[in-house]
Amino acid sequence: MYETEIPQFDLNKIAESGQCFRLREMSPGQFELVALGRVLRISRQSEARYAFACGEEEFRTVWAPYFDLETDYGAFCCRVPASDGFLSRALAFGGGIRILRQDPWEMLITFLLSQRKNIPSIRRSVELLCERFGEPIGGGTELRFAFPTAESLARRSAEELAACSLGYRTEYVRAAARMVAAGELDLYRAASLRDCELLELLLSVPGVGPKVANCILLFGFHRISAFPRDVWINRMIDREYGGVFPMERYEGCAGVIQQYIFYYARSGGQKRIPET
DNA sequence: TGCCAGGCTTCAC
DNA sequence: GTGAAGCATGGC
Repeated sequence: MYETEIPQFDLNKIAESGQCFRLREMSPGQFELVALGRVLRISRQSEARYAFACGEEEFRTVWAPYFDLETDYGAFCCRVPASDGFLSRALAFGGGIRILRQDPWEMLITFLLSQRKNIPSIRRSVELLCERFGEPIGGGTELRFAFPTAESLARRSAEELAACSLGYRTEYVRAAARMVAAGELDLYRAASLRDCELLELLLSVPGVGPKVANCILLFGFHRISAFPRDVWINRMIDREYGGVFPMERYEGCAGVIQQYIFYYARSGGQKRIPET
């Protein structure tokens, strides 16, 4: 068990922020994360204090990078002018959200199947894929499953995949798994590409369009310049900025800002009338 | 019953 | 290049 105080870190908000689907609050203040082929249980001790069910070494080398704890999120917030009341409120509301450094392959499949699904549905499909096609992993009394490998998904029939409520996305997932399993798409080598090159590579995968590709860039490769535009983001940009978001102001961190807008919009902030 | 969800592809024009 | 239709499924 490793206990520590972490500023600007809120697991409840991260779990609900729509960037990860295998971090769950099991009971008040008790979290379970399945990621990187491991299970991590976390207990919230107080507002900023957490106890991680792992040793200090594992926390320092695996989980601190995963949760992006070395990044100063306060610096991003300073970029927002006080005159932008909407964004100021969004940042205050979502304080503690960080952009996790998740696995590129898992993000590819997760966001491929995310299209035209709501977050509970995405969560359900991801969990079904893991239970049926992932390797069992230990760590507690209940059995958990790692995210399935490309090889595992590539050898499943369309019927088996579709049974995870993938709908018309079944063939997208199948094709992506086959590309990765065959070595045609090497996501780990792709990590050395520049943002625009990586975006282009991802767009070559069937079913990956601009929104999904930007989600993979942001959540799977931690390219925090990437700015995924989904229905929620577009709705907020239309309402608050007349359809044009001042991207140039947030060069280098637009993805972080986007995540606060998304969380605020989904959490009810979209109903608030902007100050005039 | 109809609408919506972290959209993309295809096909007219 | 732009815009509309079609796509599966589950929750509300």
